[in-house]
Amino acid sequence: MAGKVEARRAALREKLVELAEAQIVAEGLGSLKARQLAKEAGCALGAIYNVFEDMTALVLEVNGRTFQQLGATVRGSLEGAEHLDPNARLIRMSHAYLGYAADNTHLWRALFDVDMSTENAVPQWYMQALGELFALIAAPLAELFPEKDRDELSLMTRALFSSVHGMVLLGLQQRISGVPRDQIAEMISQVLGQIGKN
Amino acid sequence: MAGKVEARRAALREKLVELAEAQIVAEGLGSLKARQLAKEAGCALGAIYNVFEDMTALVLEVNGRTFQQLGATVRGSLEGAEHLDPNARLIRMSHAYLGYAADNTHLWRALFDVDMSTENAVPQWYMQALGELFALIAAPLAELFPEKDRDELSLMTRALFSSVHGMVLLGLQQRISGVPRDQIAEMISQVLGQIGKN
DNA sequence: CAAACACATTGAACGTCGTTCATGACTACC
DNA sequence: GGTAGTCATGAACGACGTTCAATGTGTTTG
Repeated sequence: MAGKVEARRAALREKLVELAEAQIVAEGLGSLKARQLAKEAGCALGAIYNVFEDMTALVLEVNGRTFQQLGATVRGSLEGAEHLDPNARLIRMSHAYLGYAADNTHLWRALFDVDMSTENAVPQWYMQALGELFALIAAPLAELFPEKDRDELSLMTRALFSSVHGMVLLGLQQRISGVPRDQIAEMISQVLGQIGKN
Repeated sequence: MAGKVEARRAALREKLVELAEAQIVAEGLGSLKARQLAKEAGCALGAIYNVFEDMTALVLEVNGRTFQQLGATVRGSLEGAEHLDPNARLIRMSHAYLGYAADNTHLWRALFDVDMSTENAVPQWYMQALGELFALIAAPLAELFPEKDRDELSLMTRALFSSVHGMVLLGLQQRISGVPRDQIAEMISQVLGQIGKN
């Protein structure tokens, strides 16, 4: 009967992550409460802390899954698009990013809204997943700007990612500059369409 | 002796806004606490709620000032730059936006981090101040794209603002894509430099 | 000027939050 | 089957924004 405890903990861990994800999907990160979560999982309040360092760690676990999905979505947008010119590929990826964010707004927002102030260590998988995303962007850019060196390409990559992120972020939120999804896509096309033209 | 109460309330209101602003400047929006604020202002905890609907209303007051400063900064960046081509003016404004955000990070972040979920009514001055900012961007764009109609220009304006905002946002925060300020400026120049070229 | 009323101010108390930890229960090993 | 060690439990803690009965002050009237 060895490992009974570990099995139980692993099961609880899994259940908590799934319930937390469901809650974030349904009502956003701000609605995720430890007590409610424990009740839904049928466990004690304190049990959460046997399995996760704190609530932030639990959210980071959810974010890990989200990042996987987001990465897969962006990567998938390139399938069957290898023949397109670099510019069109950039736009496809950006539209995929927009699509994921629009269809999974709460999960996507949790990626950026989670508290990372205290934990000075951003999880390494966070940076790695981001690096993979950046690599997808860098490839078409390298074709567009063959004369640029590694550092210049890296900067351009970050610039474009941040640009698209900004348009999606503000476009999706009512407050600042809320706009229908088609128009966000149009904005992205307009801005990215100019890249590399000279 | 009529109006003694109102004078006191007005003075308290002013003092609270200034203390709140100082606190946000020093340690960010998340560090602003009602009890600490009351202590610093030398008033009762409940006194805050005699003068403001809730803490969010107080923060919105601070944000009002911030928006004024930000607008003035961006507007000021155009002084003596009227002779520059539209593209260069866009870049100047964007660099001014970056400069304000970098020099007043906490105040600037409060503009976007304040809770506006419950209060369905975004203050009208919020939208107005934003509209003025957008107008500054729209002017050079209208020169760059004389063939575009009002709606197209509006979309382009929002697109560029959001792009620049995204680059500044992610560039200034350690987490995602933190980068020295010069490099953020360089990113902006790269992206905006392409606009309107064809 | 004084008295009585209206209203502003107060801070203890409320409900909620994340997190902790003494206690009691259960597992694992002999 | 008994015992030592480990784990789960949920009441309790401190901090938070917010409220409201009680207290104090300003204003008005006789």
